[in-house]
Amino acid sequence: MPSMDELESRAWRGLIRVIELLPPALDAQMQRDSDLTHFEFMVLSMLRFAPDSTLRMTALAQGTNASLARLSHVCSRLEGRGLVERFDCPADRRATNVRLTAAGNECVIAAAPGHFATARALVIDHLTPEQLASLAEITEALGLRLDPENRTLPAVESGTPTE
Amino acid sequence: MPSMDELESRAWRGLIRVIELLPPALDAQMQRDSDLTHFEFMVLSMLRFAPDSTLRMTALAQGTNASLARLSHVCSRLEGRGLVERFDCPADRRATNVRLTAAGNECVIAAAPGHFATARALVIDHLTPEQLASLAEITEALGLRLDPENRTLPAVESGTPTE
DNA sequence: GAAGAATACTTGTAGCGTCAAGTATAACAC
DNA sequence: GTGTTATACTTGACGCTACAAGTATTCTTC
Repeated sequence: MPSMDELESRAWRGLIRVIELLPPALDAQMQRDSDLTHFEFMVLSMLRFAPDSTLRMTALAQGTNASLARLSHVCSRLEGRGLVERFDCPADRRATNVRLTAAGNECVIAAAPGHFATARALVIDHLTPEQLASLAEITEALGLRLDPENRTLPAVESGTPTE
Repeated sequence: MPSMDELESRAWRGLIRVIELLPPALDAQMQRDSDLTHFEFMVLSMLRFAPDSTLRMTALAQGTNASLARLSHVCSRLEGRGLVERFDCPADRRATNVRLTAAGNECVIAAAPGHFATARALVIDHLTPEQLASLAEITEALGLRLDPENRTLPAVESGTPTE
């Protein structure tokens, strides 16, 4: 009989509420201040810290918790705006590499401070260090379960060559 | 200088990860098993427990953490499928009431067990009681901040008449 | 070394959410 | 009681995501 007790119900409703409210809030700030989606910002950020500002599509998808299809569409748009460029991966001709352009680099650097400020204002500043530790622990556990193959974790790993 | 220390960064990345992965997972189960969106399910559930299975659009929007525009579109679709009906509110002729139909009631009752099972499988069963308590506390604090006017909390309150 | 399977994408379509604008009613000011 | 403002939606257009299907490699197995 799958129902919930009071504590479970509170936790669940709270989580759903955050899930419904936080993404629009993040997108709104990004859109307003930098003409980017929060997801686009994550893509650019990921590239920014990758060696040679380059990552394979698969690695980028893992690092941003996204499907390849979604990432592909987003990269097409970013490429159209000149923030990113794609080229075939010499090491594996099925794969394609994505590289941050100079314009993309400027863009993400300009967007970062506002993003961190928002992350603080909406989330971090309202939690005690103990709560932050709990949140980290809890979300890491859930992340593991939501993505059992761990498709998403490694991101900038030593494994997949980009050239 | 808005950067993050290690703990903040872990908590933030974990939260983002959950936010990106959980909604698709919930939608996928609902879609597969009951031909509903997770959001549609929330709408129907809210109505199910309301007096006379009826709620004003505004109250329903608050209870589901959604904008009125979003809710309006969703109700149009649900109405088209015969799961819900809309009628003018006699008490305030600007307002419109939404009522669950018999078909809608059957639909949500059929969908509920699968939903609770999924909530357990993806989230609740992986957390200790202490973690559940933390999660409730944390998400409630964040919810307050994400919706400062508290637009969203009361839901089925004594205030707004539906007839 | 050839067939079959798996990987790494890309693309098209359809559906959902957001934003901006519009309409209708109510509440308030004076 | 009239004009202004606020509330409660609805609608249309546009952008983004998911899903399904398709293509091009690479790997595996015999």
